[in-house]
Amino acid sequence: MDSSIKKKRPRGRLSREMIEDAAFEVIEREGLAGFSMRKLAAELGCEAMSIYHHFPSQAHLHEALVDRLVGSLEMPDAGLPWRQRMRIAMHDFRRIGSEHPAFAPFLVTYRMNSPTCLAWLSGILGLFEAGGFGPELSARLFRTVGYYLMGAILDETSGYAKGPSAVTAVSDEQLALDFPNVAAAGRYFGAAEFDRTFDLGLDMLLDEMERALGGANSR
Amino acid sequence: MDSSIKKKRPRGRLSREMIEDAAFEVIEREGLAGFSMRKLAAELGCEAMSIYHHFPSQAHLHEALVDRLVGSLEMPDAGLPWRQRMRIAMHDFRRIGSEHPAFAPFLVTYRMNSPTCLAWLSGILGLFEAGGFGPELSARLFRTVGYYLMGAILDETSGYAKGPSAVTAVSDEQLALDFPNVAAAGRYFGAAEFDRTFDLGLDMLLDEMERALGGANSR
DNA sequence: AAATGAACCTTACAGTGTAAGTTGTCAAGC
DNA sequence: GCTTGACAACTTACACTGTAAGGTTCATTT
Repeated sequence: MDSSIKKKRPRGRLSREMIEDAAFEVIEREGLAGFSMRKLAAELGCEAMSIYHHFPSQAHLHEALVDRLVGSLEMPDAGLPWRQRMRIAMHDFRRIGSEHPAFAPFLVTYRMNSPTCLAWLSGILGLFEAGGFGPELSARLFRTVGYYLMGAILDETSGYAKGPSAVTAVSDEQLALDFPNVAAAGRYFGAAEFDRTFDLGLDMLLDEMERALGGANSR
Repeated sequence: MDSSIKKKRPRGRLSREMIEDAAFEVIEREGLAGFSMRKLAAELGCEAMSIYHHFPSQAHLHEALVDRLVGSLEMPDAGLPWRQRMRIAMHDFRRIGSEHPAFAPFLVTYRMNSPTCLAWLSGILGLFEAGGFGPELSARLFRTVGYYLMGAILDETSGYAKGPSAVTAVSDEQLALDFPNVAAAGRYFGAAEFDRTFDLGLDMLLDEMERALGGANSR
């Protein structure tokens, strides 16, 4: 008898969508580094090479995953005030990161050149422009909030709060002795504080942007 | 005759420092993904396993590289005004990233739990505290500028400006047709604009922080 | 000179991405 | 029903990875 764990599956049943779904599962279960075509195949109940019939390489597959996530985003209702739209768009992107924490580092490191990603990028730029910023400021402010957003996702999914790294660890007692202010700050570095901290920084940036926008009429 | 490329090298000449130096070179030449213990050994003129005598694993080696970079940072002169010290500290960290662009993604993804990194972290927290912020705000604002800093390093070293990703690319003509605002913004996304854009965002954050600090006496 | 122990090398293994070639399966036309 | 063709899936193979285990060489101390 076949003691293989793989489930039997008829041929001709693989699709890009199925593969992507399984890839998300394997990545979240095994971690981004633990992901492999063979493990993905096992999850799908097929052989590794079958996947190459649908994706020419692992890199293509990973980029398809980014497209899948970014493509699921839609621009906030144009009827809402500028600041609210920006807040929603930022929270939306942050959400697709936190929903796939193991994949998030790839998401934020990925160069967004696919049509899907460019469309999202274009939408956000348009949001700045609709808010009243010129092309240059729109571009630079997009970068500014983008930097903040990417850094936040990175930290929230794989940063300090996720525990010590694999190799060198400092015990809590030692930490409290050597770096008491870090130990104290740790209270605010945990996952429970992510939302509040994220909003604090985001609101600081949006405040400053609104100030730049309506300098004349807000004072 | 031995056609091997390896340089002959006397025994007993390997050291952690030498290995780290060579690792930085290999990583920048081959990329982070292209790095391997065997390539590093070739660079050093030794065998792969010899390296394990100085570092128990590749992960330990990579973390040592982070420590090396972060350990090279020193806190800005305490005599300077708060804002200037913060600016310098941020620019210092950004610099170690841009000096090792291929390694930067690891640097910003790394969980900073080593004593060296905790010392730096503690220094920055202390900077906030010295500026007049309480423990909670110090912690949260540290995260805020940290997010921004990490995102900036990530983008500047491996983001949009580094050209299309390996697989899906959109031609410049197509980009101009489909997403004219992105094409226009690209002008401000290049490496030549990194400094200005970084300072714009950093100054926005610092402005807002100073506002929070000296609300009473600055108005 | 002998011994000791660190520093380095050799070999080996399980796992990786994927190129190349082969087989199974199902639908269309006879 | 049978044949044919196309293509999805599998098999095999290769070059490469990190690193465990064990063997060798050399510098230093005695």
